[in-house]
Amino acid sequence: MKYSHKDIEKKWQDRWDAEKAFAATDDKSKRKYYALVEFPYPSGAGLHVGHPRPYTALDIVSRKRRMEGWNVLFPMGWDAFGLPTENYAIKNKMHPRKVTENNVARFKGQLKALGLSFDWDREINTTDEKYYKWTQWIFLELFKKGLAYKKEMNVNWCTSCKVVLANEEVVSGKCERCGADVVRKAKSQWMLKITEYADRLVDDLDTVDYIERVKLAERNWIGRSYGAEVNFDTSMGDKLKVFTTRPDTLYGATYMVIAPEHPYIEKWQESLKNYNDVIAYREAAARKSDFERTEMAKEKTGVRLDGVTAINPLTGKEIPIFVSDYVLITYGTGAIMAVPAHDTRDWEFAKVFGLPIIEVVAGGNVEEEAFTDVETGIMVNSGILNGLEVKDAKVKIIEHLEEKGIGTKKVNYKLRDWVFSRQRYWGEPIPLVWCDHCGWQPIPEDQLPLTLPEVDSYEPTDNGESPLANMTEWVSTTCPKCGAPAKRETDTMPQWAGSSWYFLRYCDPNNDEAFASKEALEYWMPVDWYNGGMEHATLHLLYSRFWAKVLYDLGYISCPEPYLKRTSHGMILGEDGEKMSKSRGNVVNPDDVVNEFGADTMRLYEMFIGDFEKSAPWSTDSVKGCRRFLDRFAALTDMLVPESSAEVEKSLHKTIKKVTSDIEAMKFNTAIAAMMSLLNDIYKAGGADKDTLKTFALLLCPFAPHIAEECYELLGGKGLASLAPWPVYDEDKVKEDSVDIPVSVMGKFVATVSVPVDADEETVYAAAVAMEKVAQRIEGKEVFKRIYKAGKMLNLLCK
RNA sequence: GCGGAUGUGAUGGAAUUGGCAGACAUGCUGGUCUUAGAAACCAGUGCCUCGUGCUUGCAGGUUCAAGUCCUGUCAUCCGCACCA
Repeated sequence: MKYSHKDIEKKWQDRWDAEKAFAATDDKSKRKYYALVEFPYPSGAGLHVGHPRPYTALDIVSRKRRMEGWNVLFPMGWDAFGLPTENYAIKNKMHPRKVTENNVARFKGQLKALGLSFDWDREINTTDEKYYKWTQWIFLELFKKGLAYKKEMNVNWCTSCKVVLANEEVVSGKCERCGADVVRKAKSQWMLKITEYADRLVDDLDTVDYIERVKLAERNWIGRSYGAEVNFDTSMGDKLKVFTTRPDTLYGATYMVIAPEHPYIEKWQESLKNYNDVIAYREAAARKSDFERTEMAKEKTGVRLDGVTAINPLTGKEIPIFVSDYVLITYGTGAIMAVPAHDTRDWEFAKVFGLPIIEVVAGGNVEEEAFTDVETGIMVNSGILNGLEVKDAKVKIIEHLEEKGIGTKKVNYKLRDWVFSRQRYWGEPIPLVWCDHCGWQPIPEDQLPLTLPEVDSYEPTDNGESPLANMTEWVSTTCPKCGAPAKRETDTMPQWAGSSWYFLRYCDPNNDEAFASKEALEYWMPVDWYNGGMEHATLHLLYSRFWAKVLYDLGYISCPEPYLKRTSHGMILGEDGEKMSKSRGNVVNPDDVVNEFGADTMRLYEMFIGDFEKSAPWSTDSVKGCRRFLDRFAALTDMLVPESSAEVEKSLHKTIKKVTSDIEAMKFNTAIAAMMSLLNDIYKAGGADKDTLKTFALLLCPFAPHIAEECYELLGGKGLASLAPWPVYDEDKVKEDSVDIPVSVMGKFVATVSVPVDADEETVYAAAVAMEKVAQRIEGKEVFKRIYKAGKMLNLLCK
């Protein structure tokens, strides 16, 4: 058969559609498999060659599962709320809904052209009212559970987007999206208490099968640390509370530091002789962007609070208090005890200000640098702790502090609560109403969805309010509780909202009574395999796990973890090895590849490019190689012989074995290499019989489904190859009769010897020394030791 | 600075986890076919001083045996940003 991709791709895509070949059925007697890829943000640029990589990978897994007889759910949808669409709409004076529609249509066409086996009947769109009704509903559940609260806080304010950004969206003091400067601004924001779930988000990682670097990223992001809170007496009578992970070093605390934003500065204003200096320092710190603050980190700065001192509760000594920006108001209590002998930052600060450095853990030279080792040190100069190891000292000191009422055991996290408000139009309206009498009230469930009103301008107001704030008739409403005049919240939700639960909606996407039926959730959840970008490990993945846990606590779903398995793909770089970007001019358009070489070639190439988890540069030459393989594969139908040779048959069964296991291990590249080898073997043998070729087509089907279907049909295969049973290999046919064993003399490889598979050591040895090359090497020497690993190698040691 | 990853032919990458380094593919060379080119097919292709030689960023070590384990070191990429 001559392979013309344009002729066959449309044909099979239409047939799959017509037969609903990939629809997940409601047959609950069948074992289910839920494979999930991150749904894309349908940007105006269209599909990027990076998109198909993870999609094809899980498409291969899904297709194999179907052929193995599983009921497979492999859905797709659109994460379509978001800033770029809104910005584009503003610029081009279009409605964001229209922009979204256009982009979705384009994306969908591109995905369909790739022959991905998504169940399009379950397509969802986060901007669909029927969808975001439930995003709002879940938000209200969080609100009612006390997990949503409004807080006046310093937020990251993008000077260009005029929008509040989450910490995660700020990169080096710049806006992640537009690159403009980010400044701090006080604003009242909706927050979600993700910190309340911090422990479970860490601990439950032990129950799931995520690749290790994802778990690590989440653990670091949550940043749980164990320690103690300790109260220090001050000359003002107030207690100054600090958090420390090293309560064992308390005897060595020679000064204290509070963050520039610490409220005690105001409180103690009257007694501070240098109040003006302190305030000047605070203002300087506030003016610095995060980026500058970090750059300045090389030299510690600060101001001593003149007129106030603290007391070390164990030594009873009076110690000074400083204000310095190396202490953060957002972590712990915003104040620290400084132990310069055993903390690098404190040490640096102490050197600048000439403060005493008292060694309390022996083992280093604290005059040279801080000794921070907690494994080897022994406590000294530490009263009741002297002679103990650090870990024992920690236990003892906490007991002591609690006994005396000075301090308590305490766990702290780096994770902060989730800033959930955006002052933008293109997002889910937050379904809350402010009543002067009743406070924030949820709108009744029967009024959901609270839809986005039509506005004239999508631009945020200059003062940073959402464009919805200008819609007075929409904003004015009545209190659902008391009926008095009230005002709607005008902020919208962040893009992360819709994607925090979309995997639940796929289970039952058209349900109007619930976000999904209990039965559907029971059957399909949890997701069996979820693949997505590494960049989402700390954001989307964490957020969606959090929402799932809340819904679990409320009894709506029965799995505490939504995803059983999580993997991550590497990026596809430009041909020059750099990240693909318009400015570099190294962008490859998937449409061009599909047009010129076909979808099967595109799929095959993206899987063959290298280790799935690693990034890899694009190579047009290698694309041709994959196309060549498919051309040669198609030509096999003209190379039919009545019966395959024994070599071909063995090669076939080895390939079945290899491809079957490689797909499970995400080693798609070597699976394809194995099929290429099989093809080479068949060419060498001059052809193969019909059954061999049909089986080959089925093996190739998950990778290159269009050509596989076409060849399968041509060879007389019944029904769709995509739904035919997955090939099974015959153990006997994979077995080798003989095996080549490498023989070394004194650890140096000399030759291989061919022996029967079941040969014992004596036989192998006899065969080995019978070989001339080996005999030469050991001639005149005594073999004093033989190292033999059955079927693996033989090494002769002689003298 | 801290954390993570990576380093193998001209190139992308393999290597059953300690046992023949370089599978598969690209590129290149030669051949067949062709007026010529492309395509296709066939053969070859790690390096050199051609040996009982050398070779997995570099330097050591463990081992009968190291791309794989250990120590040190260099380079590149990514993430985080003083988390007490």
